[in-house]
Amino acid sequence: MQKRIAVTPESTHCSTCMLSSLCLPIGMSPNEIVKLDVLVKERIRLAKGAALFYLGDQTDAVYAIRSGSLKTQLEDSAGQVQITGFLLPGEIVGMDGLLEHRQLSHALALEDSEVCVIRLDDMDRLCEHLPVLQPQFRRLMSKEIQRSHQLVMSMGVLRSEQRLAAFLLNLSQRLSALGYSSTEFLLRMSRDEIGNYLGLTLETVSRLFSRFAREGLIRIRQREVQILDLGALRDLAGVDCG
Amino acid sequence: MQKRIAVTPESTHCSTCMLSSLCLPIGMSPNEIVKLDVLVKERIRLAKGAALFYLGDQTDAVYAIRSGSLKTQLEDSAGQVQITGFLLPGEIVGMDGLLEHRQLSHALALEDSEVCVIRLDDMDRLCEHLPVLQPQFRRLMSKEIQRSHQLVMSMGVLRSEQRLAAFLLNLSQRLSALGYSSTEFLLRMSRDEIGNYLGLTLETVSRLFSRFAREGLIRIRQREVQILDLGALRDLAGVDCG
DNA sequence: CGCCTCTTTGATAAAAGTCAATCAGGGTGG
DNA sequence: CCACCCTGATTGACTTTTATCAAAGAGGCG
Repeated sequence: MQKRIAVTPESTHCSTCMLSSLCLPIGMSPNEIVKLDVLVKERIRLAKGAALFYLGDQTDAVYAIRSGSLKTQLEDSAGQVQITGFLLPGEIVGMDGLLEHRQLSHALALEDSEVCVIRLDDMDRLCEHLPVLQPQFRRLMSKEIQRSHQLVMSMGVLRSEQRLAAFLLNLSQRLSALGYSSTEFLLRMSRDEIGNYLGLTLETVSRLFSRFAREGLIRIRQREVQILDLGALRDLAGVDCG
Repeated sequence: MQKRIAVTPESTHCSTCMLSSLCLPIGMSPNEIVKLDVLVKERIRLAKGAALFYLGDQTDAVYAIRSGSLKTQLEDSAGQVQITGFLLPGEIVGMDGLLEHRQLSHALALEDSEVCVIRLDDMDRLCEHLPVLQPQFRRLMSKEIQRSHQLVMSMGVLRSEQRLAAFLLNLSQRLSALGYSSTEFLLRMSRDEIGNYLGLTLETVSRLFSRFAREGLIRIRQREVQILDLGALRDLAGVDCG
């Protein structure tokens, strides 16, 4: 289910990767990005449903998603699960595990996916020749804090319909940044997973999708979503709260 | 309300600070900590209610709390507020603002407080002579991600009574790490603020406190809390979820 | 002492959860 | 190739939880 692949000279590197404008190299100059090329020595291919890592795993790396999508979820001792994120290409997974060099969440592939392995000690070594990398990585961690805070805000102040609207808008915006349609896409996660992520039940999510469709905001057929009225969805969500 | 104080040679430094076992230097060796001493050149004193920073403020620093306590809160364009954390001495504030060098939350003092200013470019320079600092700071950011994820989990899966119990336990545990009593303490925040943080209303919080008291779990008089039955509180909270 | 803010408590309402039944699709094996 | 099964989704009826509205009480600060 998990297959490690060595990166060879003829493989794609950061400098030739389509995602360089979104991923770790975001905002770096071309000759800085070339220096990044040595960083990723390995990739991991994941089949749908496979784990990139489990809670408790020893770790000294983070992972940049190259293709596909993942979810991360916490699990407490009673087995209760909370999904904390759905990750798309160009996004970084595993930054919550750096405290004790031990993963605090599970990361599971929502579809066949591939990630780039970024070892932290390699990164620290590279920082000496590429000082811009240090603040860069800090920014990415800061972004992760933000993402999580936004989710807290969403759960704390929004009603169910607003949360789901905000969720759709957030997905739409991120997919559009990747060059996909912002109005038509496929949900890679189940109603149950969406509900868990937003602090709702799967029934509530299902009902809301049906209602949004009835009201002409979206069209939905299984996991295919088409956003018909972006403005109305924005009004409903109340602007922010990614 | 906000008073900046230069750190002089005779001031307390990291190496002589009581909090060194909890704060930025956590886990460092004494001679590493001595090297940290040059990092903090300035402190800020805050009166109760004063802001350390506001959303939108330009920033290139993070802040270590030396005394007192702060809250951080997001605010959306409609003015809706979500408190994302209550911070105690030894904890770091402002790590969510590193993405755009611009604060994304407000930080307000819950009581008279003092914070140490840690400029990021100073830190980057110091990293050359103190390589352990880099992973150290990453760990602290990772911890912040974790804190936020725990809050998400709390809001997503716990019922109101469990959230409040978990909140009390978390405070208790952090205060005890600071050397204060784990069973008797003063809440520095209002019912409203607790409710906002946990995604509840102030009335719900108040009712739950009354109920906990009626059931013999705690004693509460205004903001003075005494935990009478830690075990029962833990059972109620369902173990984790900080 | 009095005002103002914070807190408590009660009555009622709304939101979302639970339980349950049915339905739709996709994949598998006969 | 089709029937069947299994998972995921929808929808309905009902319950529970928590929010809202409202009024009164307690403390602290000027």
